[in-house]
Amino acid sequence: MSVITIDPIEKLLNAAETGKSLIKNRDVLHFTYIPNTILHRDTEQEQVTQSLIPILKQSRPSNLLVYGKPGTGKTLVVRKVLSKIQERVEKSNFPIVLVYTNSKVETTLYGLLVSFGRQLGLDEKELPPTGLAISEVFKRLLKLIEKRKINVVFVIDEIDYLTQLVIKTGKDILYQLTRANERLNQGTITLVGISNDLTFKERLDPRVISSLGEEEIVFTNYTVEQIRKILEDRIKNAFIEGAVSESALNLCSAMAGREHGDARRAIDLLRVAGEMAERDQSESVNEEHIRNAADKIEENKEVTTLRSYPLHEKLLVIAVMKSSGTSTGEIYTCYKNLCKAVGQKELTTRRVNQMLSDIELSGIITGRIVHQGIHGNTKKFKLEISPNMVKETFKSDLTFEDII
DNA sequence: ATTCCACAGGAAACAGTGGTCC
DNA sequence: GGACCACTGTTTCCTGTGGAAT
Repeated sequence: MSVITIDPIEKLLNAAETGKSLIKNRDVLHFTYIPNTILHRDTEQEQVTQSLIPILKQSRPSNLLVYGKPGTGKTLVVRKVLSKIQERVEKSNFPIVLVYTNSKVETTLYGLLVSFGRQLGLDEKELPPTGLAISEVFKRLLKLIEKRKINVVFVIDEIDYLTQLVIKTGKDILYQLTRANERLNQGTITLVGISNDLTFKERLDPRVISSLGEEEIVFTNYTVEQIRKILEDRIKNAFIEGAVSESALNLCSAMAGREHGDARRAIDLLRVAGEMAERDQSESVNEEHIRNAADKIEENKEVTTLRSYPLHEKLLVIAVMKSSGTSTGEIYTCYKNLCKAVGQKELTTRRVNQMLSDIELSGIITGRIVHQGIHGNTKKFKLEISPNMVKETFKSDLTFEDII
């Protein structure tokens, strides 16, 4: 009797070749894909255009702050409006240059300014990637703007991260940027800040608030109905006809709309569900695919987070897993033993506490402060994901071979 | 009312790295 | 080649916390 085994890779490849393809254009299933209308943000497009229109008249527009939760289309709208304005003035002798940066990606003040400089055309020789004083980098940027007589629009996405950096380092780049026009004889600088956090302004220097917040626009969350329209639009362009059932569309918009009003996540959910349906060789995307996709996205997020941790954070996750529900002191003891087992020098309790708090922010573990009277206060940590997931994620790492 | 415990967490200092400038 | 700079990761020092025990 012969045993027939099916190679899983073979099975998937066959399915891909012979199975029915539900998705005809994968690019449309990404948030950044720009259809004719930007995610039903007509009012906001008008507001942004209105506040930036002075550029067309060759004068510096008011600095602008744009607020809104993630996935509300803020960045897309700002970029689209600015590139339209840019097209208009391209051939004039007072052109605008769009410079975009994300403070979450550029994690240092220096990096942020260098990113500006690169986009303005400064090469490594004119603006080295490190080694200069921040004031020197700033001086070089202004010199270039003056020399080329340009209107520069600095778009700073996630500007709330920049304010954190400013507070941390005590170097007020924002203040200098908002006052830079006073130092420029030719050329101008306009700031457009984009933020997910409506309260971040409270942490700013009042002098910065007055010049940075000259104009403010708030992007409200999408409603379930708006998300449904956005998804309908994408489905029409991305899937073959009839590939997404009405009930799946309803569920997808309801889940995304009710939870967060985030179009980015709604589109992502649809994409993953579509891919799952294709893999199953299903005739269409149904409600079950949407639910499974939601679970998968959640799971992927946790695995990616675990993988991204440096060695000592990984050891701490394992320590919490091994002594789940116990106090910081016990976790520290367990962590020290793990360090010994893998031949690493342990870090101090202070640093370990800090790391535990960082890990807690990601939701992988949770901590609860417990007051024990004369036995002092402690924080009890608990693993929030399944121990299996931790083991599976770390098992390929030889370092942890003997401890998990 | 006071003392005590076992931490939490802020602030500052320090070490090390990788760079520029003069 | 030495002074200077930005930055990261870490340590050291210190103050605050709050309920049980005294």
